[in-house]
Amino acid sequence: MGVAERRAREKEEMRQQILDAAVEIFKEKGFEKVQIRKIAEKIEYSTGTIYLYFKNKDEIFYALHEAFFMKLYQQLLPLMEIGNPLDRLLQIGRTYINFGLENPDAYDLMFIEKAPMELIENEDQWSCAMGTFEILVHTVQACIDEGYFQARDHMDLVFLAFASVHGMVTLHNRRHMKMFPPETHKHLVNNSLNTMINMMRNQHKSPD
Amino acid sequence: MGVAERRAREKEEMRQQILDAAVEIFKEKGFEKVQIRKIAEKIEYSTGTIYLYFKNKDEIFYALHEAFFMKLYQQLLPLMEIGNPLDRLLQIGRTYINFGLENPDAYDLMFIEKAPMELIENEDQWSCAMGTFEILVHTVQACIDEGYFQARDHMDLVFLAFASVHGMVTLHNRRHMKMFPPETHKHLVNNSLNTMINMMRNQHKSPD
DNA sequence: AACAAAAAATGAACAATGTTCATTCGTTTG
DNA sequence: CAAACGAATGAACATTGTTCATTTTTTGTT
Repeated sequence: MGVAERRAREKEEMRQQILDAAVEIFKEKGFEKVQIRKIAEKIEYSTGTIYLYFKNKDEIFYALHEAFFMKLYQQLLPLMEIGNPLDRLLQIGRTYINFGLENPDAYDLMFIEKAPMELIENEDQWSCAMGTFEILVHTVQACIDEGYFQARDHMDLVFLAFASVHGMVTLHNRRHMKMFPPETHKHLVNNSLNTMINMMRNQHKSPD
Repeated sequence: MGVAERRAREKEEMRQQILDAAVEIFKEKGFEKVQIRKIAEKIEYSTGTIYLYFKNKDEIFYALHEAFFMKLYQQLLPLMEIGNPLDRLLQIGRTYINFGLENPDAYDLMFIEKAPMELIENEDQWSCAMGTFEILVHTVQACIDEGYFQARDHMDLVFLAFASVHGMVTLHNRRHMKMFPPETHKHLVNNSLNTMINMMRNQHKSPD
């Protein structure tokens, strides 16, 4: 009685088709152009059909959210090979910032929009983003363990590092850097990571 | 021939009335409840009338944007009395973060939404936000001048400081701190400012 | 193969909301 | 007072997420 199984498979395929269409629109036209009608049109189904596979638009966005985190995760994972934790942290920061600047809409969905986060109840659903986060946590911890940073609670440093790069990317992508001369924007975003990590490194040198 | 003048005055009063209504709705119900129809209802005019005073909704938001910057500016200005620039920077940071956490919708409009920024062409319009920004610039500059920080370009530090607190507030308000244990959120947001400023201060001590 | 039950798909319709515009109303001016 | 002008109106339009009664397709049974 493989009917139920096939049905389940087809359902899954359809969900995937919907998500693929959504991603495509997302990449071509950006966030707000991801409309139920457009998705339906793209996969050649009627509007209402989408709702047989997703409860609402937010659920679709949540799925995209996960896919994008997977992409970031795969960019960051190879960096774990870098032996020196301070170098590693720098590269993680660079990669993160590049990802944010090159995929502004994806970044929005991952780190700015509230909608996808409100669907997250337990940590299982949150696993992929969590993996990404753990890369950062481990690296900061390694920096502390190897004496590069000093910290009472390593989470303080993790949060500070995360908030800083997040702030940089967000200010840039959301066009809130008008107070800085336009020709310096790229430089600022690219170099303040160095500035911060240097600050951390110097902090380490002094107490000994 | 005072008719034209009276007309102009009435027009300005009406604009203000619309903005007041918008602010009121904004504070009571938040960002997305600021709807043209609601504003019209509140001031007891018809929907279309709003468009005789503002080109579109974004123009209203831009005006709110300015008003909120004024509010922040007025909270920050008295801090310029603080003599020690490092203390001053700390207090500015605290005040900024409090403002962001206590007025999340206003903060959104000021620092996250793109719409208001796209109306800004020249620096005159941008003056109030600019004043707020200059408080930060002067303070960081004073920290450098008095030897607390070292920096090739003070704008690097300004940007880093700004991006960091902005990142903290944004992560918090937008509920993107699920990777940190919930009971630590407040602590993280409140204490990483200290962490950062300590990092900066330590950086100063070491080279001498 | 025929037909009933179940599942899937449809698309019209609804609600919300920004925006426009032909029309109405009131004020000003000659 | 009447013409002209500006202000106000609110119906109507466009867009978009969502729902639901109806239709079409698939499945299970005889």
